Amino acid sequence: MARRSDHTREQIFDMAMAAAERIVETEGYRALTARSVAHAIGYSPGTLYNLFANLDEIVLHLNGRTLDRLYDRLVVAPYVGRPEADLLRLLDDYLAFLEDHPHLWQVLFDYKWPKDRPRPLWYDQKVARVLGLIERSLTPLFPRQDEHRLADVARILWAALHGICSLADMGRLDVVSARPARDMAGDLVRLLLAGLVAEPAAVPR
Amino acid sequence: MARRSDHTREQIFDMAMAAAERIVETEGYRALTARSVAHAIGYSPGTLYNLFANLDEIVLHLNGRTLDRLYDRLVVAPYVGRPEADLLRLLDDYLAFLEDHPHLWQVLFDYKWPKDRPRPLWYDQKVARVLGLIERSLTPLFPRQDEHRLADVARILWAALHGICSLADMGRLDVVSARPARDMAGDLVRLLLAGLVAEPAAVPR
DNA sequence: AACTATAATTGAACATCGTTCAAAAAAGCC
DNA sequence: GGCTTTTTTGAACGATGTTCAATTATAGTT
Repeated sequence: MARRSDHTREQIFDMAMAAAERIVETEGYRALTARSVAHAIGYSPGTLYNLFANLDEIVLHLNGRTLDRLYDRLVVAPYVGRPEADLLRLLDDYLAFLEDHPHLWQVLFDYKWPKDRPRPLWYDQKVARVLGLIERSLTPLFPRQDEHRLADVARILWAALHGICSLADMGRLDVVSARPARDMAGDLVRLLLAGLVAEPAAVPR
Repeated sequence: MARRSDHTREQIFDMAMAAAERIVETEGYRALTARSVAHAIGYSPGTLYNLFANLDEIVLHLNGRTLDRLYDRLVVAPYVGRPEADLLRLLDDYLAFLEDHPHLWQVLFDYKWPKDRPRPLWYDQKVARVLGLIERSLTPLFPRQDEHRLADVARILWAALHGICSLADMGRLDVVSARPARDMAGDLVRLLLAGLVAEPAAVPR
């Protein structure tokens, strides 16, 4: 057919993103198809390919929005300056987000960006912003000049927590009697902090 | 066409598994399709559905084999009874396995078994067997009657390590300057052990 | 106002996927 | 040899992501 002046490029982009989000949240990741998004916004599949190179890019932008939502949720908690309290608070909010938007979270971490193409900078920046909250909580434990070590520990903690949430989500933690992921994650935080305080040289660098 | 007496049911099963393994290892997970497996063993796609309910089941059995391979690799290392040494040794062998069979490892952890249907018992037992190696390494740190806590810590450690390997595999750990996953995982083990020793009550239960 | 050039939109088409199932044929049995 | 049983097939179905010639509304020009 032809050009329609119903919406601008940006409007269609936003509509597509909103539709993708709604589809994932309500019907799960598998329901997110080029055709389903196109149908939801009243355009044809081909139109999407004027705005996105492919479905991967739609998911990438969706995950970007999810990271923003997550950050917004995590940043409201007051920073009290006590690592254990701050981290457990972060953990609580993180798990709450995970419960509120399980499907969005799944796409965020399960979706594999093709290895050959590099992630765009703006995406890594959104990740770094969330990571920064963990770093801030850990700051009191490190001398000022140890930013590198601080960043490393933050990433270790982040990855470790992700592992617990990920395996719990897949139902793989309940091999033989299970404890809630919440408890395990809390234990992990406490253990790591205890380890940090007890043996500061455990992370040499 | 018709029945061929070329192979028994079991033989076809084994051939299919071997083919699936070869395909995943050489061409990656995406190349594992019903048609590719069928073609590799010289049968038609339909034949596979006499042996497996669906592709999920093929992947499940493939993962079972991978767990066996992993266990065989991890179990050969001598158990010396010093948790840090034993765990770091396990970690080393685990990472070596991961480097040798990256695609098999990806399928093992990325593949989502449908949530509605329960995993078969034999599969969980294979997982528990690997987990048992971590438990054994941790044993000296816990009094005899604390098996539950031992099991919990082992699962925490396992999940945390998985998180690091998983994010590293996806290239998501290198947000801002990166360290090798190997180093981060080693740090995690040391930190957790230090935390365990320093604060045994950190995991109340 | 008419005409042209530009750009957006379409939807059929292609190759692929998992899965099904009526038909076909080989093996076992009497 | 004929009959039954069981295995195997491959075409068929409904999906998927992606492409692209064709179509048509808009913008610009005369």
